[in-house]
Amino acid sequence: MPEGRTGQGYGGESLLFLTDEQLRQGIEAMFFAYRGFTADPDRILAELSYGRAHHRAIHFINRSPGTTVNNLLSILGVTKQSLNRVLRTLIGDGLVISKVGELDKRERHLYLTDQGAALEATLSDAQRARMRAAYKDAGPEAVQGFKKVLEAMMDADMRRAYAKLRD
Amino acid sequence: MPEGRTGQGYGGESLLFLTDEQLRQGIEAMFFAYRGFTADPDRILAELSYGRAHHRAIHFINRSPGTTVNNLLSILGVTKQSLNRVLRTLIGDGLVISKVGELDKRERHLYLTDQGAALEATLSDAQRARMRAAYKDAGPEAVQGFKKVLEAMMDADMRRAYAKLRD
DNA sequence: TTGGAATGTCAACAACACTGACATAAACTG
DNA sequence: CAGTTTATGTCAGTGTTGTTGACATTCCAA
Repeated sequence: MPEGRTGQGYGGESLLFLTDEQLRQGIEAMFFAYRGFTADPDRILAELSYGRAHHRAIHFINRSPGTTVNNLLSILGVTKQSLNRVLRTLIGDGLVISKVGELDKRERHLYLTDQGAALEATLSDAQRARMRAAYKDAGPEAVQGFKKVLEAMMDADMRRAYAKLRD
Repeated sequence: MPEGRTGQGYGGESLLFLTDEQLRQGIEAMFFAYRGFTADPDRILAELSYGRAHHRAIHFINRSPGTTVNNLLSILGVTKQSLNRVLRTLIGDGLVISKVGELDKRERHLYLTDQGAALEATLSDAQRARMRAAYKDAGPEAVQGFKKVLEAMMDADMRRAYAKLRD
């Protein structure tokens, strides 16, 4: 692959910003920003000897109370064994409760306990604080672009999951 | 913490977009997008039984040929033991070479071999292809905003490292 | 009633991070 | 020159998070 410009000869504006160098800057920006994105919750979680997997589970259970294990599985994109290990510790520690489904008794519906909701709020506050500062720095138009690019970067099924959460 | 609007009563536009709900959407967008961001290289790496850590090392060695171990360490934000494990396999597999420094013989300067550069190109092409598509979808102004928000989201030292790479 | 789906569990394993301890060589400092 | 610091590498141990594979249970649905 040759260096320099990408694409197959678009006219106009594309040539001004779709260079490999510009793309690489975007890649590195994602890398460094994601570190910042997770840094604050990570610090809180480390003190409780939890990890990011616990955070993700707590986040999406809070977001969709009563969600099933299977649903959570498809959102998180991990194996049931992996998720189950995390859920077991959260249930054991009294942060999450699992209720047998009424319609379908095979399903387990997941809810945060008060204690779980408290941890979720703590983690969420920390992460939102950084997000809020970044949004404020960058301005409203930048935020629109930020979301637009992120959404375009997702896999199709992730975009669907993301959209579903916005209902 | 109460739900709804955040901040301490900014006037004007802030109130229109800095709600907890908007922030949460940004958080989830980051989560899902990062999965897409790493998905393509991950698939290639898995076939070679390498991981993301190898990718990151290869990326930044390619970016700054001759960089020292210590420099790489501070960019990647991992321990030397962790990095060393990865470098050892890459050197052993003939993708990276380590040269003793001329001025300071304690330092090891890292370079990609032809084989290493080839893998870097393969990984980079895959990741850039997705990035390019996302940029194209979202448009040039969105890309500006995207970068602006990501940069604002970084820790100060990461922002410095990021800026340094752009020289 | 049988097949399959949803869930959970156990075991083994790998990648990747961590800490702590220690070794070596080179460079710096007083 | 002696002592300290720096850069690097290595060994051992540990933890989180992910993976496969195998198997049991429950229960809906054809």
